[in-house]
Amino acid sequence: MLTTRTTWQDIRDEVLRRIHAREWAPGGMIPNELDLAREFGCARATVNRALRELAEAGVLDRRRRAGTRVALTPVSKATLDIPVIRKEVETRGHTYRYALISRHRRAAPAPVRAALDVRDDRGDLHVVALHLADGAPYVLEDRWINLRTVPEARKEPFDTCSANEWLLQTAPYTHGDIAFSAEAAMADVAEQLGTPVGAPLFSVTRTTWDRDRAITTVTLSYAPGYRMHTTLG
Amino acid sequence: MLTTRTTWQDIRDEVLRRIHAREWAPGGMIPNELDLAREFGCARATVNRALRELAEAGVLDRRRRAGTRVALTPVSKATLDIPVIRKEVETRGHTYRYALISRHRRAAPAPVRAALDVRDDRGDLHVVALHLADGAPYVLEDRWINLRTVPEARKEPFDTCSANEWLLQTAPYTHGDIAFSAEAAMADVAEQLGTPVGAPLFSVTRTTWDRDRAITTVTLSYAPGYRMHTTLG
DNA sequence: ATATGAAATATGTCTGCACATAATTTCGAG
DNA sequence: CTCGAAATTATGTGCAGACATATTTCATAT
Repeated sequence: MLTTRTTWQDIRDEVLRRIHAREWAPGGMIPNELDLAREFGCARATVNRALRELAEAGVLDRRRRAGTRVALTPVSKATLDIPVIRKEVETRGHTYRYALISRHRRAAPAPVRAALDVRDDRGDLHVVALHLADGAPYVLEDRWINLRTVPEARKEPFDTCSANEWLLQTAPYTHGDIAFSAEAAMADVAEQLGTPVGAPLFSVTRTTWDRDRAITTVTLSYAPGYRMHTTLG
Repeated sequence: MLTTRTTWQDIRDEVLRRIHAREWAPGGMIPNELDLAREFGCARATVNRALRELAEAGVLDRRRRAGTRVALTPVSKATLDIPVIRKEVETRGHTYRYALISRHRRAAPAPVRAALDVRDDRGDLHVVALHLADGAPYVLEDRWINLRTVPEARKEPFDTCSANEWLLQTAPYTHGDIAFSAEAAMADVAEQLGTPVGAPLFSVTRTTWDRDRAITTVTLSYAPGYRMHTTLG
């Protein structure tokens, strides 16, 4: 009888089972890699791969020399995909349309200047646009582009290709931050989205950087009813 | 001169640099692992580790036999930590307090029954509770617990330990799903949170499972001003 | 008692090799 | 020419061994 070789997934699943069955208690130590490798009859590298995966998922806490323990508070990690808006709409099976609303060079207000790390007032590019799904407003994009970092944006009309996509192609970012909140629709946003003033809107604010240079900061206001969905575990 | 050994992080960084510098165009193929290993003077396993990491991050698309290419639409992946609410409050430097509002066994409404995959109407446990930060309402928890999966909950008063934490300790989940949205405050929620009716509330709905058995479904309504924050890249 | 440095130990990672698996390409049978 | 089998090939993963690194422990010197 030749059993198939044990894979790191097998080990991951068995470790999860033991945690789940309380054979290994939360906060408690688990055997070291070498012992587990002996028990499962595989190489230490295979155990390492399994435990590393679980540590990344927040199920285990690992520290050199100190060993591996079951996480006391299993902080779940949900991974959100942040796709280009066009893709997002098309994935949901709708027809995508883009409409530029305004594009002006002007001095940004103080909070935006802070986010973009802009100290002078030579002006930046303010682009407002609407993304539509099956003809209905889907999300309003209110964006400021840092012209010191992306001077090419000066020549770009943004009338057919959204800044959302243009920037990804032209000025990819190294890192960024993103915040989600619920906001009451302001008059101008409400008008563009065709909703009453004060309607609760799911809102995403994102700032991206190319190393130490801020590229852009954008606020997306989704039409009422929008739900951002993902899975756990 | 003895240079230090090349690590998978070195390779990951160099690959990122080339993508970023457009040496490898979006959608284009990159050399295979063996060639890269030769170029960097390291083992193929090291290159594999680096490329696998980047594929998980959404920067590369990899397919057996077909090779590795730079992702055409670099779907950013933001990882959200979903901590226990007490931890969340304490991490923000506030004092945490918990207050049970109601706890009843009753038949769940249809949408909840659907989420919990409950077909009979023998009743489930409905727990409403408020989590406070520095004495101010932070988030309202409206939860249904499936008593077929977690019968122990029948005996649990939930007056000092929140269902949020009790369930994590008692009935850990294997997977779940989670949705984020903006909702207008209903009268009862508004009263508990001390906000006007109709105020935009950041809302999280989560359902968790133990294998094929639904454990619980919960809606968290955050007090106005709440922002969920994370980083990209 | 306390500071300091050495030993011990668990995880982290690299190497070189082998085989597994999926997807494409090639090629032969009909 | 079409269909399906077989060869090809890039990634996916396992193994054994080695060294690297972070931390703890413990013995030693002050």
